[in-house]
Amino acid sequence: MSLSEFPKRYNFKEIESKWQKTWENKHLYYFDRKDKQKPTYTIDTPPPYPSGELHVGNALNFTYIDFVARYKRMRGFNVLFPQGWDCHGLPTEVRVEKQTGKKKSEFDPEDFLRLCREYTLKWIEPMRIALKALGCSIDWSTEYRTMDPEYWRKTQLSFIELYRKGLIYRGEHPVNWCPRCETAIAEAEVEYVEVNRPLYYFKFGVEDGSWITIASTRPELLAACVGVAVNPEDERYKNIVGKKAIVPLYNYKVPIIADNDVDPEFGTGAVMICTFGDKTDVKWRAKYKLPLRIIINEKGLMTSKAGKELIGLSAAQARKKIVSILKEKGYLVKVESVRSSVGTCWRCHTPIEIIPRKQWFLKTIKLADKVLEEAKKIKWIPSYSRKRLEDWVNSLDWDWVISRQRLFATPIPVYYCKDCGNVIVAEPDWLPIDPRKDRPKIEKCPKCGSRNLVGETDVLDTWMDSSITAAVHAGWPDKMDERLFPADLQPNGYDIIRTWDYYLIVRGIALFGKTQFKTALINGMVRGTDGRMMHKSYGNYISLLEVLKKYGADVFRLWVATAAATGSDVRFSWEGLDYSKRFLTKLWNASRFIYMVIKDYIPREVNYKDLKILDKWIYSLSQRLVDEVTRDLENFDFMDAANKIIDFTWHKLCDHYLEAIKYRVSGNNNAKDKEYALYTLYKVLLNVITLLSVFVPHISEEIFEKIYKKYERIDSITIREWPKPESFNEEDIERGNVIVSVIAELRREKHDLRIPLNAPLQSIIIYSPVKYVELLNEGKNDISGTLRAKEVLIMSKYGEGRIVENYNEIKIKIVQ
RNA sequence: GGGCCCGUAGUCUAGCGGUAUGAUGCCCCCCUGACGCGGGGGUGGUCCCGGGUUCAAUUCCCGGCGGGCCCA
Repeated sequence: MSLSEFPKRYNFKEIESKWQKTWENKHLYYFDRKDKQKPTYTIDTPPPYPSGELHVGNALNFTYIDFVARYKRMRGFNVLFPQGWDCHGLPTEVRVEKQTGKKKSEFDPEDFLRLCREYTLKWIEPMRIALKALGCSIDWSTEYRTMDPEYWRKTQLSFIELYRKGLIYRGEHPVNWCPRCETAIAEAEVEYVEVNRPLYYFKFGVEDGSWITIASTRPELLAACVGVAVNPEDERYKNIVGKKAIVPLYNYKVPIIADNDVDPEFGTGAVMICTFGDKTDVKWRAKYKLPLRIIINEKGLMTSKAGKELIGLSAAQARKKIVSILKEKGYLVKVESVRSSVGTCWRCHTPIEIIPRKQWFLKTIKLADKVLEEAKKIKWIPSYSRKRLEDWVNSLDWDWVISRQRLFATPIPVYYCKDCGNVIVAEPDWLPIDPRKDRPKIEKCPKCGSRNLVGETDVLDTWMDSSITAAVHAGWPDKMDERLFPADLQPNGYDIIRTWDYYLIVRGIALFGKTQFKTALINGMVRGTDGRMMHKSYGNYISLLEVLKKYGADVFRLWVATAAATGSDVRFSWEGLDYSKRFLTKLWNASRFIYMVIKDYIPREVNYKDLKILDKWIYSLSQRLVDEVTRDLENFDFMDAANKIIDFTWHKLCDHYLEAIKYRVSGNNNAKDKEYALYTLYKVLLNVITLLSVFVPHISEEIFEKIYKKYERIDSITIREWPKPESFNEEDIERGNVIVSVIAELRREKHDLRIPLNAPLQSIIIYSPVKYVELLNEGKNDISGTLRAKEVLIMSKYGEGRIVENYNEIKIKIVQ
């Protein structure tokens, strides 16, 4: 028998790329737009940001998506698994600046944008290759980039529609501002870091001649002070509430107000209200109708309003300076160290300022209740993920700033009349449009007739692009396919629930009156082998390409499935990968063995009831497996599903069944016995690789090709119909368990007697209660065949012997 | 400061109202008809601590402690 057709070693490098190419060339995973029969299943694939490298975290996300896509496809769904790239954003601008060594402001904007696009294309390429190498069953005909004008058009159209619905407005409101990037940023982009910093105590005079000491970490904002706040319950200050305090150095009067938000335990229990030191200041300023005193400009430098000593200084420099002046003039009381958190820009880590500026906003605050309502209709996996979204929504107190003062982004489709100030929002048929360089499609201001029109230079927040993906995938706005919307699945990590999930829901409500997805599948984070988050700076970073090179996609995918429960963090483990690899080797070798014995077998239907006792056992177990794995996958429980398949294959099929039928399939044995064994092998292995193809499609396909292709009329095992969870026969499983247990005990006994397992035995004696005798007789040949015993004596009486595990009443004995 | 998650053999991981799953590690044995990337056996746990509910808690409740994440 030649084995050349089934090599001893499984060469994943050749085989995986071979199948990846085949699947792609056959368009095997393309969504069938013409099919109106099959139910659809849509995945709102989160388009990755083109960083140049697909990291293990992306891979985890995509692997989960692919499990679902493959499973649903086999369950008969017409699956849409699209792929896009979320291109815009500050990180690219920063990287282009780094690569060229020039600041954005030194470029002609057109040149700078061209470079951003070029680099983005360059960075997409390796990520696309990595996704393909992972074996993701993506429909590559859908690929899109948010930086393409065609996508701009959609983002801009959504802007216009929302504006027309009255959900977008332009207004002056304090926003989080990064002085380094010189742009507004959303609350979601502010990263708070805990630091120790000095807390300065200094005196304010009170108009009644007394003094009040306040504590502040930001004395440089003294000139922005518009009030002093104390807690209304605070006895120390009861008599001065309502009076005026005098701002030191600047000598103007501000009211002393009482507010419950003041923590009497902090500092002296008296704080200054500045416009603006933090978000509480914004709240108080509105609540008490305090004036505005802006002393920091857009570059983060002190303006003339801060006084001539401070003008032009950075906040940090100004702080030093003013502290020395306060000290000199005797206002400074003391300095303490305090642990507090500072808001920083999530990209460049510069401390943010809060400054008011004309910006565009989406009215998210008034949509909050609707968001909470829609979130309840979504199925969250794991269920507690919804809580994270709810907490986030409840914590928001400002509308979403959607304008940015950046370059590489979708332009805001708006013009202004310089003469009358009229705001001219583009018409849908003007799109895509870049008001930074394109002339408006009208000559004159419709309001005053002036020709003096200028384009908006601000651009849109990147989340404005990426929070309409589900609608875009469904064909919005031109070819909207209602079957695809809302998307069935929204998969992402728990770190971006507050951004991706939240923005998708809010945009869905604003634009379409409903959420954009039905199920949120939340994955955990990938940690390094040391248990910490995987970061290049921690030195625990592992490159996906290295993993794929060493182990291949199937090993990685199976490890992902078994590494942790869905939603939990995954700790990277080379041992875990080794375990997956060992299983696949086992599967390959078992298949090779089956191939050898099955090679010349032509499958023919056999009636289940004719099968031998162990055939029925493994067959029924495999049906039970289908039933369990199906249930697990319906619940997105990948770990349980994969572990059950592994356990069945390794420890039921290989350890017990294959060993017990070797005597039947080799040599000159009873032809029927052999045929039933071959039939069972054929069916059971086919079942196993069908289920496994969700997790390890490449090796499953290769085994299918070698053993089944000529008989099963399908292109690929990965699109084979999912086995129907048949009812399985519990009684046959139980009967088989008795024989398997007896064989296993006898093998242990043989081993303990130091008899090689392939050595012949004279005789085996089994003492058993009457209730098992008939059954044992049915399995007698399996026992003798597997143990190589000349005779097996089954005695329905008491005798001394080794107790069979799980069947204490049965005893066995080997006689040499 | 708030919310959420987690705390199970040396390590990692399931599970669960009746003292526990699997992997890995370690020790011993076997070389058998696909597989030594194999097979068999063993070692190893007060299931973080303290209360409560219960006939019974590792599992449910409360309070600590420790870790993580998100947020203020």
